[in-house]
Amino acid sequence: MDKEEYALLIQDALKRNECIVLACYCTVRYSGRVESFLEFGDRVVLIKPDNVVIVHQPSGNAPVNYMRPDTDIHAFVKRHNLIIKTSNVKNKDFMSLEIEKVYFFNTHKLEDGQSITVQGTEKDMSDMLYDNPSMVETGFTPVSREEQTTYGFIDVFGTDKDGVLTIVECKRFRADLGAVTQLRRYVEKVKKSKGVDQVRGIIAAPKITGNALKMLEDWGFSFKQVTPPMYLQRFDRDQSRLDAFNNG
Amino acid sequence: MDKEEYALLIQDALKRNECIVLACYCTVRYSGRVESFLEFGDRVVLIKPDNVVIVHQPSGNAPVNYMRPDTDIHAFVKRHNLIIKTSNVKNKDFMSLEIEKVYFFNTHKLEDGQSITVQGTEKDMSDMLYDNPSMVETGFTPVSREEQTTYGFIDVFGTDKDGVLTIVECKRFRADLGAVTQLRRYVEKVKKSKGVDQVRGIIAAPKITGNALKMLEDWGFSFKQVTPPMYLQRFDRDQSRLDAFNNG
DNA sequence: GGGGAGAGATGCCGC
DNA sequence: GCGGCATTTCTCCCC
Repeated sequence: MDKEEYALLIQDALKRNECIVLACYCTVRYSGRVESFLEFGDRVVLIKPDNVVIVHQPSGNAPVNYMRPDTDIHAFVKRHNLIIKTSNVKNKDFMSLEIEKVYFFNTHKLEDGQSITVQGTEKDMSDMLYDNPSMVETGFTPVSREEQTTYGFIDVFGTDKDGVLTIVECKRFRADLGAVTQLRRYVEKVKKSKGVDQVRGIIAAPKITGNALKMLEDWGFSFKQVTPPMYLQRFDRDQSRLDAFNNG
Repeated sequence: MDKEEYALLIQDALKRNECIVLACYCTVRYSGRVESFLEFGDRVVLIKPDNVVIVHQPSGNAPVNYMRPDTDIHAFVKRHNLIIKTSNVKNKDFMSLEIEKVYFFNTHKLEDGQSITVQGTEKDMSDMLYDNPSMVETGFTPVSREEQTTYGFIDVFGTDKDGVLTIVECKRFRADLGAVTQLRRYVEKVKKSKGVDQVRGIIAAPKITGNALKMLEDWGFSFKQVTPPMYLQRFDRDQSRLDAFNNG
C-alpha cells in the first residue's frame, strides 16, 4: 500500500476515534522532559482513542517512547516517508516518527467501560493489621488507620500494651531505607504535634534490607515480620489451585 | 475466522518468533504479586518475540496487565472462547485471557538492534555541575563524581571555599522529602566514615517542595536552584526551533 | 495544581 | 540475586 494511503487511513481512523495499531520500520524522536532519538528499526505503534501514542521495540516490557493522553496527532508523507508527528502542548511533549516501511496496519473501534479490581495491596495489608492487631505485637491497640491529613499517611496508628503511641508503617514487599526515613518523619511529626517524648515506630513487612534494619535499630525502631494477605500463599501452600490455574 | 484458527495462528507465530498484535473482547485474570481481574471489554494485546505479553485498554498510558520477558504462552480454545494462558514460573506470575471475539489480528517478524539515546537525565545534570562547579556556589571544588561503593550514590562530592566537605544531591525536576532524607543519609555516612563533624549538604534542582525546603533547613542543609541542561529551554527561548519541530 | 506515597512499579548498575 | 536509585516514572488521593 502507498504511504499516502496510510496517511489517509490514519487520519480517518483518528476522526472516527478508532484504535490504531501498526508495525513498521521507523525512527523515533522525542523532545520534552528529556530529548531522545532512536535510529531506524522495527517497532509496533499503538494509537488509542484518548490520543495516547505508544511505541514498542520488539523486546522489553516498557514502551521505548510514548505520548500521554490528549496528544495532537498528524500523519502525512514527507520525503517519501510516512511521518506521524505528535505534540502535547500542555505537557510540552513532542514526538515524531519517520516510517520507511509499514509491515501491517489495523484500526478498530474499541470500547471498554470496565475497571480492574486488585487484591493484595499495601492497603489490604494495613487493613489486616488493623483487624488483627496481635499480628503487630501483643497488646497493640489500633486507634486509627490512614491518618492522612494531620501527620501524613500513617498506615496504622495506635498504642502499645503500656499505652505508648505507636506508628506502624507497612510495606508489601521489602522495607528499604526509604521506609525507615518515612517512618522516622511520621514519628517526629507525631512527637511534635502531640507534644510527647516517646513515640514508637514499627515497620511491618515480609522482609527488610540489612541497611534498613541497621538504620531502624539506630533510631530505636523495630521490625515485625508480617506476611501480607496473599503474598505467595497460593504458591507456598495451595499447589492444587496453582495447578488448576495452569491447566484450566 | 474461527477461534481454533486463531489459536493455530498464535502457536505458529510463537514458533516463528514473530510479534503478535490483536484487538479483542476479553477478560483478564492475573495472579502473582497481587491478584487482579478485569471483566469483558475491548482490549489490544501485544505479544513480543522475547515473550512479553502486554494488555492495553482503549484508554490510558499504562498497560492494564502484562507479563515480563520469558513468559510461557499457550493459546487454545475452551468453552467456545480463545484462551491465552501465560505463566512465568520464575516470577511466580500468571495471566490468562479469555477472548470472546477477535476484532483484528496481525503477526510479523520484527528486528531491531537499536538502542535509544537520551539526553537531559539526572546524570547529565551532575556532569554539568561537575564541569561548572560555580553553578553550585563560588569556591566549590568537585572531588569525585558518583561516589558509589563507599557512601552510596553521591552525585557530586567536593569541598567548599573553606575546604569543608560538601555533598551535592541533584534532582532533575523537583526535590521532595525523599531527596532531603537521601542527602541526609549521605552526609551522615560521610561524617562517620571520614570522622569529621562538619559536612555540608546541598540540593541542586530546578525547584523544591515547601516541606522539603523546611526539612532541609531544619537539618542545616541548603538549596541551590539549578536549571538542568535542556529542561524546557527549547520552549522558553527558541521558539523557532519549536515551530520547526511542529511543522516538520 | 501542588504535594506525598504506592506501584504487580520497571530497569540499571554495582557488589 | 540483593540493594540502592533514577524514571519522559504513572497513578491516586488529599489539600
